[in-house]
Amino acid sequence: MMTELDFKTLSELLFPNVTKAPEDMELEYPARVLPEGAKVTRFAPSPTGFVHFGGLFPSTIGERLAHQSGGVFYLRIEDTDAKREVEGAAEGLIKTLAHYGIRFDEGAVIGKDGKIADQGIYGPYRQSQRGPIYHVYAKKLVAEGRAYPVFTTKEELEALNAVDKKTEIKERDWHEDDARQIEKQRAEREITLDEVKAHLAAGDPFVLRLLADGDPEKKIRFTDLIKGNLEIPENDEDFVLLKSDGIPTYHFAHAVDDHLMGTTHVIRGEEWLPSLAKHIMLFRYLGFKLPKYMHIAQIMRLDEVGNKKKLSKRDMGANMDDYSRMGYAPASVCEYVMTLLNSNYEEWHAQNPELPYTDFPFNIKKMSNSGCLFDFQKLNDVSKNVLSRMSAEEVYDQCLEWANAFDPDFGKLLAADPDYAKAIFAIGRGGKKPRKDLATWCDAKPYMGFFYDELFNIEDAYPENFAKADIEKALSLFLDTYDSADDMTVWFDKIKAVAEQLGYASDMKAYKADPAAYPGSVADVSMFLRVAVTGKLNSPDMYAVMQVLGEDRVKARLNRMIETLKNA
RNA sequence: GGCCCCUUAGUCAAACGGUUAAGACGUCGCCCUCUCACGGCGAAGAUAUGGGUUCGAUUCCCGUAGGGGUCACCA
Repeated sequence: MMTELDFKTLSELLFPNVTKAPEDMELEYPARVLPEGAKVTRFAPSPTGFVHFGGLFPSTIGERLAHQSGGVFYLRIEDTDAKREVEGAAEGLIKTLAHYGIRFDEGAVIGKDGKIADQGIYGPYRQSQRGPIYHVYAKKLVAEGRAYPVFTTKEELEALNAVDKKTEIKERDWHEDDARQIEKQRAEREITLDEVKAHLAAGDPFVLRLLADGDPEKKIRFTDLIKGNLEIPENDEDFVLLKSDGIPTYHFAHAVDDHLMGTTHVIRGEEWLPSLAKHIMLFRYLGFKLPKYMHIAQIMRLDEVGNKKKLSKRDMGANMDDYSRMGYAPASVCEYVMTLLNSNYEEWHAQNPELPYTDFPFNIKKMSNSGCLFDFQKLNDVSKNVLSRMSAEEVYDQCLEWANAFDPDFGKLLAADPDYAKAIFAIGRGGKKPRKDLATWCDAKPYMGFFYDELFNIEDAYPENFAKADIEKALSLFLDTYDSADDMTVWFDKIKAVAEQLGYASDMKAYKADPAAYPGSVADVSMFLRVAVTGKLNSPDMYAVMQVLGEDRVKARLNRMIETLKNA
């Protein structure tokens, strides 16, 4: 057994270069001066890939809570695992978050040279650059007998890194394994100063483990801001604080960083709940005040069998960058997220249609404690509403931006005549009951392509129950009287006149009362025109379409169809 | 397997012990209508299950089942 003096000696042996004490750190990172009730939150991703849809939840919540309360929202990069780090991922994360309107007050930012830089006085904001800070606290824990080293040889370490942990956990024999772990932990705790000296002299790497004093039979009562009152077993696992490369694990970095950076609310996924006891223990050992925690439920998807599964990286809809490619406007995604976060959001929005979502009083208590299924249908509905509220100008700008990135040919068409494109987007827009044709920018081309001669073609055939001669005659008659200067009433009266000349019903009520009395109706005449002019059986209002197309295009298309019918 | 979390229609969800158990998306029907979209009206559809506590339970407690998460020198 080591004495108190031995602990002190051990701490010097392990961390000879650490000269600072925790008190020094407190001076370097003073408590934040903020108004009463201000929340300090952070988003702390590891740079291992793209922003995940699930990642948008904690970041949105953190942003809302901080900015709604006059607090601070910062970005910390948790790059403690060099093996998994992906080149350029941090930059990508920052850009994607910015795209969705997630704005940070401090933390890691993209500097002028395009590389990650720090902004704020609580940095560095990349954990890989905070090594010396963690070591100060590691040394303290060792000196107090609350942490101890476990040495391995380099060969053993390589063997350890070679095993596939995920598979190992799945195929584990829990009974045997648990017993073995306890025994191993007990033995490792008994290391002597002489052994430590020998290992250090041999240059053996070590990990630092916490000496856990918890009893899993005892429960900790804990209140999570989302999950409510929880009872979790105390921690008795001597978990790793510092890895053999001297870099901390998540647990240790979380405690040190969130303390020094003054985080008041930790927002993270519920997959962290099982390690909460470790964190509570660490904060206690380190003498830190425990922040408030919000463990949010995971976003789920359905697997092949119909069971819910955590939405994971490979799933459709997981990568936020996919939403850009699919043509979703950032505002659509943000509003969808808000509806999932606080289900009264839609109601609020209906009452405050003019206000941006950032004015919505976000409420922690309204958050669901069970995981929801990702629903594209709902997203599309939200998105249709969002896009239908935009001005033709906005729609044009965003659609053009999307097209330039993902459909350059279409982008060129849009850019060639902005006024024309905006006139198309303006059809059925702006009133109390706007059209909702677009859920994504991908929908734009199929919806409006016929306005462009380059994309126009006859997609739908005329129904076979109409005589080709009737159709041809209708088109010709209309062509004879068509004048793009006509107002809508005159225009429609002319169509009615065509119907009458064909012997078709010009009054829909009369036609519906006795459909058998007529070979067709004015609706059919409109349909004849519609197919000739738009190539489709369905389109927005024909008058508006013709007005935007212009007289030349309309006449050319009518003539073309007449020719086609003659030759058929 | 241990531990933890979760459970109201197909989906997201209201209902601080007393309601004919809201609303939205989706589905279906009708209306409006030159088609489509929009809009309006309507329909079907839920408290997982078994016990308690209570005058009364979706709501509180216990069990069961189902689902999810976690048990790394990953976060």
